[in-house]
Amino acid sequence: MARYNVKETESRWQQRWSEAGCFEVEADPGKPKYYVLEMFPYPSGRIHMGHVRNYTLGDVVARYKKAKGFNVLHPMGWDAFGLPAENAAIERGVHPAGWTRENIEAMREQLRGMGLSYDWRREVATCDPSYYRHEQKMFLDFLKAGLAYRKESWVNWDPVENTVLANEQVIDGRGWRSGALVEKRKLSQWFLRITHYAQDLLDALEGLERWPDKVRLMQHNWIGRSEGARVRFELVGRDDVLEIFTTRPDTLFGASFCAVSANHPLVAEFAEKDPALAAFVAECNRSSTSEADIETAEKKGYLTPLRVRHPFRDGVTLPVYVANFVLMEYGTGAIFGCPAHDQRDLDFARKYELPVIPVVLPPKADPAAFAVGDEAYVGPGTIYNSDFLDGMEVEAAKAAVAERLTAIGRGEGTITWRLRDWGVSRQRYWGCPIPIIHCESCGPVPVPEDQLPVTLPQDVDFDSPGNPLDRHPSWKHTTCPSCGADARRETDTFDTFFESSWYFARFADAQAETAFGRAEADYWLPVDQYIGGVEHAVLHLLYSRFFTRALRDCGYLGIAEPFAGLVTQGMVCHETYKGPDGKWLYPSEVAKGDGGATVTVDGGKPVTVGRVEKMSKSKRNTVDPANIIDAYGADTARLFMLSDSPPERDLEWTEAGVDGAWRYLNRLWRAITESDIALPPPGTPKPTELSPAAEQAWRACHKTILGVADAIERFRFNTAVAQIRELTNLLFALDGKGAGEAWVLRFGWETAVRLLAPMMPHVAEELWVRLGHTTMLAETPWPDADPALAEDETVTIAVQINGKLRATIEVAKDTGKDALIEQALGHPNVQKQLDGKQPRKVIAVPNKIVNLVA
RNA sequence: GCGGGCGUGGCGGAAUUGGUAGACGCGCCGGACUCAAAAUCCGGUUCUGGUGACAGAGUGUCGGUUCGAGUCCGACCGCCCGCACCA
Repeated sequence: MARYNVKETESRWQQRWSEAGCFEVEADPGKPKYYVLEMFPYPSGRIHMGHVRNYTLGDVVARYKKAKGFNVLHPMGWDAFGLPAENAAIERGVHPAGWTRENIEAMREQLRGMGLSYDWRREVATCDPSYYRHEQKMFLDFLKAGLAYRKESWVNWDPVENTVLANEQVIDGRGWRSGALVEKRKLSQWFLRITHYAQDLLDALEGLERWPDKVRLMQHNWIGRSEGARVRFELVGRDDVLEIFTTRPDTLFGASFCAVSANHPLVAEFAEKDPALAAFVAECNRSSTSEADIETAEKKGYLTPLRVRHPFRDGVTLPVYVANFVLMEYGTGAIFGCPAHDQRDLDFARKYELPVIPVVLPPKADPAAFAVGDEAYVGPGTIYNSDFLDGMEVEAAKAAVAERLTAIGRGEGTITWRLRDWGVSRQRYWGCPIPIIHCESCGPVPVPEDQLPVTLPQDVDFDSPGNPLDRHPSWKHTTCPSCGADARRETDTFDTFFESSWYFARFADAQAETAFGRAEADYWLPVDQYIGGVEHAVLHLLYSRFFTRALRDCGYLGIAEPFAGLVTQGMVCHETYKGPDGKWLYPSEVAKGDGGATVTVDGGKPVTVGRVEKMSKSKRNTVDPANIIDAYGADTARLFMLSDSPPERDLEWTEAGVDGAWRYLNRLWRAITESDIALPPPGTPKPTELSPAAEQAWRACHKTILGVADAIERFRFNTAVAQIRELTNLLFALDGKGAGEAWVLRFGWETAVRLLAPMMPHVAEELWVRLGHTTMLAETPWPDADPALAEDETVTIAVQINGKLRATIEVAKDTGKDALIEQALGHPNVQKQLDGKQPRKVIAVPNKIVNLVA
C-alpha cells in the first residue's frame, strides 16, 4: 500500500471543496446561522505562525458548526491600508498599491494551501475603493449625526521627514529614520465622538458573556469612568479662573498646589514673557506623547507667578506649577495636588518642598501622631483638618464638597472618563481619503455623496519628505461644493482602525453596491465567534463596538454589539539561538549535534540556546509556515497548533512537537489503510456479541464523540485532540479477532476520522474514502452518540485518612454514603492505617471520595 | 508608572471548577525487529527511600480558610502583554 501522499492529497481535496462550493453560503432565514470570524491579516507578504494558529482555530469552529447543522459564514479579507506599504515605498521604491496587491496574491495562495473553509467569494481588500467608498459615506453620516468633529490635537512631529510619527517610530525621542529630535506639534484633526457612548460601552460589557473576563476588565479600565468634581479656583489678581478636575474633592483642604499641563492656555501667556518657562514648555513638548513614557519620566514642574485662592479657606492661596505629568487631554488639563493622599503629588511636593497636610485619618489612627512619610495614604478613613468636612467618611465628604462648591458657584460634582474621543486623521498616503473639502469662506465642507468615492491618486512619489497627498501637484486642488470657489481637499487619510471597525458587516454582503444590505446584515450579525490576538483586546474591539453603535444610530444596523463571542489567542513562541559571533540564528540554521549539543548546520559551530520568546524577525526565532506545510502538509501543522496548548495561552513551536503530530497522522493512516483486519462493509449493523475489549472501545467511541464536541464548544482543542488519541490508542490495540472487533474497528475508525475532520480535514476526507465512503466529510454531519453508552457503570472512589490518599475502591455508580463508608473501612490498607481506632469524623461524597478523620 | 494576564514532572500541558495531581503528547530509559542504523512496535518514566507491598515530599514563595486546596483568601517574587499614530 502506498504511503500517504501529502501534497497530492491536500491539493486534491482543496480543489474538490472549491469545485463543490462546500463553503459558499447564502443568508437563509429558515436555517440557524453561525458566523465565525478570524481577525483579518495585514498583507505583509507572507503568512506567519500567528496567522496559522488564528486561522486553524477559526477553521475548526467553522467546520464543526457546519457539521452540527449550522449555516456557517466564514469569510476572509485583507486589512490592506497601513504604514508598512509606505515604508516599502520609501525603502524599496515600490508603489504601495502594487506592493499590497502582490502581497495579497501571495498570502491568499498560502491560505488556500492550509485548507481553510472560507467563502472566498466574499473576500474584501480595504484598500479597494469599492470597500472604502462606504466608509467615506459613513463618515459623512457620522458628521451629520454629530458623531464626527474637528479639533486641534498634539502629534509627534519629525522636523526632518516633515511627517507625523507613530509612537513606535519614536525611539529615545528621535525619529526612527531621520534620527531628528521629535517635537510635539498641534494639528487640526478629525475626531469620532466615542465618548458619546462611554456609559453604554461600559454598561454593555456585562452582557458580553462569551468574552474573556480579562478583556472586559481591560475595556472597563480603559473607558475609566471616574466620579469627581470640577473646582474653579479664582486666580489672584486676575478676573479669570483655573478650572481643575479631581477624583478626590474630599481632600481639598489638604491641597498645597495646583499644576497645569504645559499646553494649558494659561501657560502660553506666561511663556511669552518668561524664556525659562518657554524652555520648560519646549522640553515638555519634546517628550513623547505616549502615556507609558509620560508616566515613567521624571516628574518635573515649573513654578509660575500665578496663585489661586482656596475656594473654602479665606486668605489661603496656592502656587500654580506647570507639570510634565498633567495631560491636556484628560479632565481640564489642570489638577490640584494633595500630597498626603496621592503618591505622585507627594513625590512632587517633596521635590519642590511643598507642605504635606494630612486630611484623611486612617481607621484607629491617632490624629496627633499620624504623619505621612514617603508613602501617601490612599485608603479609607475619617476626614480631619478640614473645617466643615471634619468627622465625615471619604465618600460622604466627596458629596459634601460637591454640594458646597455648587452652592457657592465654584464648581460641581461631575463624571470624567479616561476614554478620549478617537482621533482618526493620519497624515499619510496609504489610507482612505477623508471626504472633506476645505474652503476659505465656507470652512470644511463634506464632499457631496454623488462625488464619492474620493480615490487616492496613483502617481505619487515618496522621494521627498512630507505627505505625498499634500505634495501632489493637482490632487488636492478642487472647488468648493458649497460656493464654487477654489478649495483644497483634505489630504489626511483615516486611521486604519477605521476599516477594521466595520469589515465584519461588509462580509455579510460583500458585493453590495451599498456598504451592506440591511437584510443580510440582520441575518448574519452579530459575529457568533470572533478569534484574534490579545493585542487587540482594547483598541480594535472597542472601536468596533463604538462603530456598530454609530452605524445603528445612522440607520445601517439594528444591533449594538458586533461580536457575541470572543477568543483571544496567545502568541506563537520559539527558542532563540545565538552563534559563536553573538548573532541571532534562525531555527533552520541550527541542529542537534552528535552529543546532543546544539550546533550550526553550517560548520557545526557551538550555538547558545536562549529563552523561548515570541517569534520575531529581530530575534530570528521564526519558522516559516510555508516550509512546514511544504515538508509535512497543512494537516500536520494544524494538528500541532491545536494539540499542544490551549488557544488563549502562548504556544511554543517545537520541531519535536511537529514530528509528533506527523507521526500520529501516519500511524492513523497505516492503521486504516494497511491493516490485515477485514472490516465489514459500511453500514453493517452492530453484532449482538462484543468481546470485552470491543465493548470498551465501542463505549469509548460514544464518550469521545460527546467529549470532543464539548471540548470544541469550550475551545479546549488540546483536550479534544487528547481524547481522540486516547480513543485511537484503544483501537490500535484491537487485533480484530474477538467477537465484534472488526465491526467496532470500522465504527471506531469512522468515528475518529469524523472527529478529526475539523482539525485535519484533508487526511480525514481521504481516509473516509478509503473506508469505503463516497460522500464528502465536509458535507457530513457530526456523528451521533448515545449518552447512556458514554456513562461509566462503575466509579473509582478515593479513600483518604486525614486528607491523605490511602486506598481506592471500585463501586457501582451512585453508591450511597453508607455503603461507601462500609467498603472504605473494609479495605486492608485502611484497616492497617486506622490500626483498630474509630474515625472521629467521616465525610463521604458519592461518586467522589471518602475521607476518614482519625 | 498604570491596567491586564500567567506560573503544575526533564518539556508542552491535563485535572469533571473544593474531592485520587500529572490525562494526552514530547523527551528519556529498557526491550523487540535488524548484520547494523533509521523507521516501527512493546514496556517504564514527578522526586526521595524500599526488590516489593508501601511510606515521605510535591502545583513560583510565605501565610490563612477547610474534613480536604493546583483550585478560595492575603502578602510577596518572576515572566509576558496593553497604554490611544504598529496592526
